[in-house]
Amino acid sequence: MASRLQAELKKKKPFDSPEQEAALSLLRTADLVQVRFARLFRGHGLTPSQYNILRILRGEGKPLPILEIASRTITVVPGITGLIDRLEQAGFLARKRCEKDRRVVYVELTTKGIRVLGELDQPLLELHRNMLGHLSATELGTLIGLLEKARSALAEGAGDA
Amino acid sequence: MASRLQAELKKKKPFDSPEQEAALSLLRTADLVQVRFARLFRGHGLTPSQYNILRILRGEGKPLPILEIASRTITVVPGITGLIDRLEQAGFLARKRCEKDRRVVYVELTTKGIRVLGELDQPLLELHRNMLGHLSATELGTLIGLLEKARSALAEGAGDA
DNA sequence: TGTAATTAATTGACATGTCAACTAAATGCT
DNA sequence: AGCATTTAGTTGACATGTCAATTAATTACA
Repeated sequence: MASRLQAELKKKKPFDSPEQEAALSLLRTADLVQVRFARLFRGHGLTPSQYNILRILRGEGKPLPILEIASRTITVVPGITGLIDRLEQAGFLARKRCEKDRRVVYVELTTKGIRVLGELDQPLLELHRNMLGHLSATELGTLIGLLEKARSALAEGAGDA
Repeated sequence: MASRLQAELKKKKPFDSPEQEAALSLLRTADLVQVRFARLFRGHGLTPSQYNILRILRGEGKPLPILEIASRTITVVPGITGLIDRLEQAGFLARKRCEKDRRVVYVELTTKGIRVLGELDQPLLELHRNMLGHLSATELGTLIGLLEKARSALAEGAGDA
């Protein structure tokens, strides 16, 4: 039997290799997960990237420089500027220039930002259960382990031939 | 010991649940894979989405209507138009309006499109090996199976409470 | 036949990601 | 002091993804 992913993608030919099937399966699954997150966040006026920034700030518990935030996200530095712009515009956070080093811009959650994060905590827990709750604890552990092993060859620059 | 992903993300608190760790791990890994693909394609003047469209056309072996292409990609319908625009502009494919039903636009690979696909076949095989070749056949099979199981709860509309 | 509903595709508006180039402030070094 | 380098962040250009709305052609059916 041809693989299910092959059918999902209406792909005519089978996969060239198990590696290819795994990579495409990974991208496809991640996209479906991403769509679910986006749907939830949109209901609260946020995009996934925006939520991620607010979550990082809450996790830290204090204002962070813009580049420090960038280093903890996938987003590349120039993308952060517009992201922060829109979050500030919407009142979820505020910029504060550092007095000691006037190149640095700190970003701080507002009350509104803290509130929207709180509103999302419970729905997010439920969404996670909803998406992956049908996998057993063992399966989740195996999946996490395999993904970690996959990433070990994907780290920045690894294997750049 | 805290999880490695937690360290990778400089995350202060542990994950709320195994489901959360698995979901974030999935997104992170997929992003790294995507970046590698993008790097390869860029060297040939293509983006991942553009390559994907060319690949679909080659797999089919004949011209396809635009909406048929859209249905085989993640890309939402309106996004396809611009994508096809740029591919046509670059000479990789051509539009042909259907004579029977003048609403339909067929898209067909050009010689140049076929050539660039050919140039990428070998490097892609190598990239796949490079990215996931350190996983055993058993591990790849397990990963593919778990991702498939994950997708079963993520299918369009599934679990929309 | 003629009008409503459907279908294929495009357009426009906006968020994001990515690159290259830039500004401004701080540091290093002579 | 004075000039080169580095660092923090922004800007501009372009590709993509997403939504809502639109155009154009076809189909359904009263």
